[in-house]
Amino acid sequence: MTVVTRFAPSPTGFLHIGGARTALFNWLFARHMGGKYLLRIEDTDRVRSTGEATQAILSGLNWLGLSSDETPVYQHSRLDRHRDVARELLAQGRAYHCYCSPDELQEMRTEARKLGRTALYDGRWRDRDPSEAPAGADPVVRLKTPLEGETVIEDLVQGPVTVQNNQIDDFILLRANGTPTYMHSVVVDDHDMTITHVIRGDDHLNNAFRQVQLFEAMDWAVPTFAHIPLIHGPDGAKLSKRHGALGVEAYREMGYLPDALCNYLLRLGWGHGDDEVISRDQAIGWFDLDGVGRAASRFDMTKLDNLNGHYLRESQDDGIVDLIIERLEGRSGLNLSEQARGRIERGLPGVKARAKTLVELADSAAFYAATPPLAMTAKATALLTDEARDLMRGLLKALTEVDTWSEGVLEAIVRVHAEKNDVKLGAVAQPLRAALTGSNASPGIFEVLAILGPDEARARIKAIC
RNA sequence: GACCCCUUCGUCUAGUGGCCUAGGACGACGGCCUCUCACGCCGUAAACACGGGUUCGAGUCCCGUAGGGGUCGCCA
Repeated sequence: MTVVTRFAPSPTGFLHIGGARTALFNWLFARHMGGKYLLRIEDTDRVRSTGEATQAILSGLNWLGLSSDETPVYQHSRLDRHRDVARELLAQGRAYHCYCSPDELQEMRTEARKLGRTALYDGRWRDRDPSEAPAGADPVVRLKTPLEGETVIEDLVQGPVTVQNNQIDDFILLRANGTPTYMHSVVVDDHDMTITHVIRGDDHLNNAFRQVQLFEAMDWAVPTFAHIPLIHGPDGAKLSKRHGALGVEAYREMGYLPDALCNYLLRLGWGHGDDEVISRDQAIGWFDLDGVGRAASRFDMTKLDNLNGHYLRESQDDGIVDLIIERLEGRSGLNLSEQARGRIERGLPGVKARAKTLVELADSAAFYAATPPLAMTAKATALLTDEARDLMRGLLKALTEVDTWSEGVLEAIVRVHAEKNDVKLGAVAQPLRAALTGSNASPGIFEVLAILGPDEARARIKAIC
């Protein structure tokens, strides 16, 4: 039997970090098993579902490299099928009409809670004659679930979980307006899409017991379940917008690489010995569901930063140089000159070790694209004392006639200049850094000098003298 | 409240009854490298929630307690 997994988000918002991890696990498991990974947009709630949300989810998945193996299924387009199944159940006497008003149900719930019980529908229309139906009321369709016994789910992550059937009420299949509920459409669609493994958030574990009843009522094979723990915020509480509950596009904006984000998400709740940096191919080879932990994990931005920094350093320069230029041009609204682009390209290796995100990378490479006089940070200005300017004037002279403008030659010149003036190398290097970069921190100063080139370097030094 | 699930360093985790004097990673702290900041390298501190069992032996199995989370919609 071929494994078929699916990711089934509802398009009522962006693709958040928890959804991204669910998608990743589904994708990885399918790849690992040589199966298929499908996407289904759960848009049965026509009021809350939006096209923008669908687009955001699709582009987010695409960016992460987790797009579907087949054309996505839009759940609302399967309305007729959902109704047919409900009708079939009705015809077989496995479902029935219920005429309870929302107020009546609300009352039932309050009552149940008062009695210290789970708030469940009490089945009052289960065996009632339809002739007693109130005039003019549209009924919902409810499934007849077993009254006794227990239901066991052999969850691949949580292990065997047992629930008494009296904890499962006759839930609604079709609303009064004839549209299917989530509980109904998931089951019909999972069956029709031949889903073999349902991998999703822990918050659905309780729903799974209801869904099993429906599979069984239809005599359909019940898929294997794997309920993965939720991701919490750093404080252990629900992930809020302040930390991780952002759309993946926000992470893209913040300068994270898709591979780094996937690697981080993979390690959050799953482990493979001491391995930390795991490539996509390794992940496919190693991923398994019983390696998934059972406890919720906290989202830790600093670890993501560290991993992203690692991926940044390992990445091919030509892959990210465009991303940097794009960001720089986006900030200034101007197109970078050929010279500036060239400098950034050559400077990239030196700047990469200093950044954790593409944003930081753009920040620290920006000076290569600047034109004198440079904007100075406060610390850079503090470096440019009168003595320092004297040293720079002298250095400027020493730099006027250089045959080979190379890193090695330049280093020698600067070192000699420091010795001649009887100061430490730092006393020359730091003001020079301020002049050249507008900052007190940068890549190696001889490298910067070499990349800027004679004209630009001299112009920048002159500007502060 | 009822039901279900969870609990190893601050965080992510390794651990499947003796290999645990509990390992790795991030972070923190200290050092080395050094023209700055990083990177890199070396080192230090840091955890089996608690209480009972079972067993020759328990982080690992069982029970209870505490704490945390999830669910209880004509939302998904």
